[in-house]
Amino acid sequence: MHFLGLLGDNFTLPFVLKSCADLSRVCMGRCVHGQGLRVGLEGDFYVGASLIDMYVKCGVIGDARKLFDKMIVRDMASWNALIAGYMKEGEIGVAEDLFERMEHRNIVSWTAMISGYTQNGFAEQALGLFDEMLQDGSEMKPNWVTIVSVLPACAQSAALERGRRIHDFANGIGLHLNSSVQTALAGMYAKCYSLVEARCCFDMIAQNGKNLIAWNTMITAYASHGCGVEAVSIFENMLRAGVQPDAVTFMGLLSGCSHSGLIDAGLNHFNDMGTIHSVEPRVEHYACVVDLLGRAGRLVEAKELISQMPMQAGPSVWGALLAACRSHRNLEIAELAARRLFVLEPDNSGNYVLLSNLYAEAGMWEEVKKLRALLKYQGMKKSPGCSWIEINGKSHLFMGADKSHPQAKEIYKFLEALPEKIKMAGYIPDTSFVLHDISEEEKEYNLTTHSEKLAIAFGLLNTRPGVVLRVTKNLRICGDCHAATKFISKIYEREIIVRDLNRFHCFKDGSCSCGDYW
DNA sequence: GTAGGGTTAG
Repeated sequence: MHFLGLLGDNFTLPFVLKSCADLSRVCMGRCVHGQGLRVGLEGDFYVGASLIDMYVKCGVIGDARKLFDKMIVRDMASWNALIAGYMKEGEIGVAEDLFERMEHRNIVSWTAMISGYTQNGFAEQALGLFDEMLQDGSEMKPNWVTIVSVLPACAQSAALERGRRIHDFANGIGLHLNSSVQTALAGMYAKCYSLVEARCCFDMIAQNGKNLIAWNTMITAYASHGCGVEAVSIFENMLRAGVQPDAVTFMGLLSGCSHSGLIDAGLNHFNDMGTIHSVEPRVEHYACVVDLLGRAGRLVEAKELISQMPMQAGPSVWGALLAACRSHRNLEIAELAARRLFVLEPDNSGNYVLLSNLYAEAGMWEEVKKLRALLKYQGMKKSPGCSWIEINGKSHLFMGADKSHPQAKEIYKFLEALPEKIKMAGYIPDTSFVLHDISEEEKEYNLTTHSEKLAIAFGLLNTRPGVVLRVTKNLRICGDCHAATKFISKIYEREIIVRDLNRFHCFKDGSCSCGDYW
């Protein structure tokens, strides 16, 4: 068009800029910017907002801001684009400031703030703003994008009741046939423990309306709940429906196979990725397969796979190998993996702890001492563990050794009596998870104060018999807590579901859905 | 015609 001497007008430029934004072609974007100035379009609202959006999506927020500050008249789209840009960069404060300063806000402004909060992990703020938006007298009308933006906040904080209310609300505004909303709902229910409700939402989507993201959501949902067979089967449905899988699909599929011990199926799908489906395996896929082999105890094969990787093995790959060495007590390969990890991620204390645990089990106290000294010297701390539980729609949070809860006294009394009770059923405290130079008794006491135990105790004390407990932890569940919870589920006849950083553990009648295979 | 969106391991 340019070649033919046609300049383009205020209608042409926004489309070109949108393409620049989608392709991150900032040089081309700047060209179009210059072109706009030459033909006197700098005052056009659409061109202005599109330029800001282009700079934001190309990752040069500074340029977006410069332009914004230079503009004499700005419409809401420019403000909204800039707010979204700052949220994308994690500059929450700046985004909040802009939002406050806006004279008029529309639903896009509110939605940009809400999604910005959820994408930065500020679930409380997202839910708070959603409520504020709906306060009496407000004329804001949430639409499907708003709903899709707020649901991940429920998922993050495992707020099932809250999610159900938003589900009702979405139905109330006629969104029950919106496939993006149903996909977001499925993801929310899956992360809030309710696989059945997740499946219901997925099934609400018409067969020909199920896109890649919908399928990925359901595959990942099954995988995280340890339902590998279902994950594989839904993957096959996806292929039958003619939807091309992508890298995310295989992350779900491979981790599902891994968590369920479907070794051969996992390896076959991994081999088919590039050849049949044209999805080239990435580092994270290799990490999944290392995990898959590692869990099965095939550590040598896992090591060999790493050496054959077509790209550099990252921390995730060596981390999976080290974790597998911990469960299968292979010191030799563990040392190899740990050496690489100490270089690749020197600040990750978890790696030092894992190796130290292995040394401790092997009785190699000199090595344990050296590692602990190193940890101390580098001033590293384990990131603080916390767990929370939702009861009657209210969330209760516990840090490790937390005594701040109003019912703390009762909870600690319960937990102090607990070991004797479950020891009779066969529980043996595993103090290798305690990383302090203290006596065995102190270590055992230390175990009883883990945040997940506090949350479970609180749940048992505050719900009627038979009620399912749902506990969420910000880290991986501790091995001793895992063992203890199995006994608790039997003795107190309770189903207890723990969502940790990696997956769901459903404790029932003395065993866990992960089959101790985590 | 512009701005806000759901899926990703250990």
